[in-house]
Amino acid sequence: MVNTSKKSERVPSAKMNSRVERSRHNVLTTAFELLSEGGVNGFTVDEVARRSGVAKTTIYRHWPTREALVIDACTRMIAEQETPDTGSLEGDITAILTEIAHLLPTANWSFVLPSIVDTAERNPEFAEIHSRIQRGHAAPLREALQRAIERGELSAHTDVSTIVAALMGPLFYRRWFSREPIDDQFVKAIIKRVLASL
Amino acid sequence: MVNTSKKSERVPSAKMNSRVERSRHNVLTTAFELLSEGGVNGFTVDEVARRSGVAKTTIYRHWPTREALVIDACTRMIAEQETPDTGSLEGDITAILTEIAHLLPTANWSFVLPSIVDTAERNPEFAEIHSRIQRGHAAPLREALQRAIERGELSAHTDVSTIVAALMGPLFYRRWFSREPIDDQFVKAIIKRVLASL
DNA sequence: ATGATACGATACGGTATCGTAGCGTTGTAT
DNA sequence: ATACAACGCTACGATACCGTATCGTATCAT
Repeated sequence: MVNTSKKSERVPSAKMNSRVERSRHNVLTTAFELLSEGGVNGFTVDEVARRSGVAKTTIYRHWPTREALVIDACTRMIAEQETPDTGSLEGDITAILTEIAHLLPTANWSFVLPSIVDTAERNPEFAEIHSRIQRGHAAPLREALQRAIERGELSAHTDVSTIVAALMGPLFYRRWFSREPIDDQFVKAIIKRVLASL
Repeated sequence: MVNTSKKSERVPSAKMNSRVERSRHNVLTTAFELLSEGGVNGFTVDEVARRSGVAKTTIYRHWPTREALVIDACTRMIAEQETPDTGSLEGDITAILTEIAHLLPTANWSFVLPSIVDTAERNPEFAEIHSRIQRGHAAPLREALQRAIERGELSAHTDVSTIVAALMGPLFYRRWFSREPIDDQFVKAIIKRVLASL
């Protein structure tokens, strides 16, 4: 399936691709970095060219427009989080939220997300990306809750969306609105509250 | 105290101020509008001048720089919310959150806030404004909780900050992250959960 | 070797925006 | 009436950015 040029196919070929891929990779890496520092609005193609060493011309040979590059970089920022399986709902939730709590102050995406949220407020393309990122973050929780329902640990009528909001909301709130620290004690307090009410 | 020019004081005077104030008011009104539409980044002095009818020159006679104007506009956006006093904690919380739930999808500040959050991530001046807005939003809740503690309805050791996050977080989460509707049923479910765990 | 493909460097046109200068006009005070 | 303060208009200079054009160079396939 890799089409290793048998006839006179003067096309892709592994080595050619590797050259292309190196450029794309360098550009995207720098794009990440720049996004983390300045958000969507602080992102300029010229700066990416300067930092990455890849000529602006080359960048425009791979991405038709600035926005396409930004979107590409944002898309690849979506963290695919693992869903743990500890056997109990409380165990799963604790593992998931603790992980997120540790990522919130450090992960690159946490610096870019406000920018995406802001842009998404008025730009459908970014609204779509934001939606995907969002689903990615909520997926492990939803899965854990779904499993708990299947195990009979939760009622089949449980409103999963509400619980997700009740669990994720407080963490996000602290990261971007109240800007208070998110320690394990806080995470436990939130989990305890939500579980107690099920 | 109003200095109505008695001698040869060719200065302030009421009418002069009214002319100045009219300009300032027109500019700020337009600035609000523009902020709501395009966020901090979509905000340009030229556009304010165009829409408000106030010459750009005049704008710069009142605000030294674009940023000063944006900050001024943001500052005045801080909604001073009333703290209801229904007598019971549940009543107060319900009133407060219901109000916020109704404002979140409609109020001007809800369209600008992501932009401020984003800017605040890298700009100390906006971090300060964001902090003030934040405190303003949380104040009624904190007050209601404080009163409940004084009434003995809550333990004196109650962690108010955690409860605020548990209540506000889910609402904010739905507005800017999951983008799900925030109906009264949802608000009640959140309140019920939190109150049940006190 | 030779042609094709990707890349780099430079320059450019076009646009948007900030902030200022010059100068005439309108409103206000005495 | 006259002086003064605030305003409006137009035009700038300066800068930053987008996206393209041009041309020469390096890498790869055959």
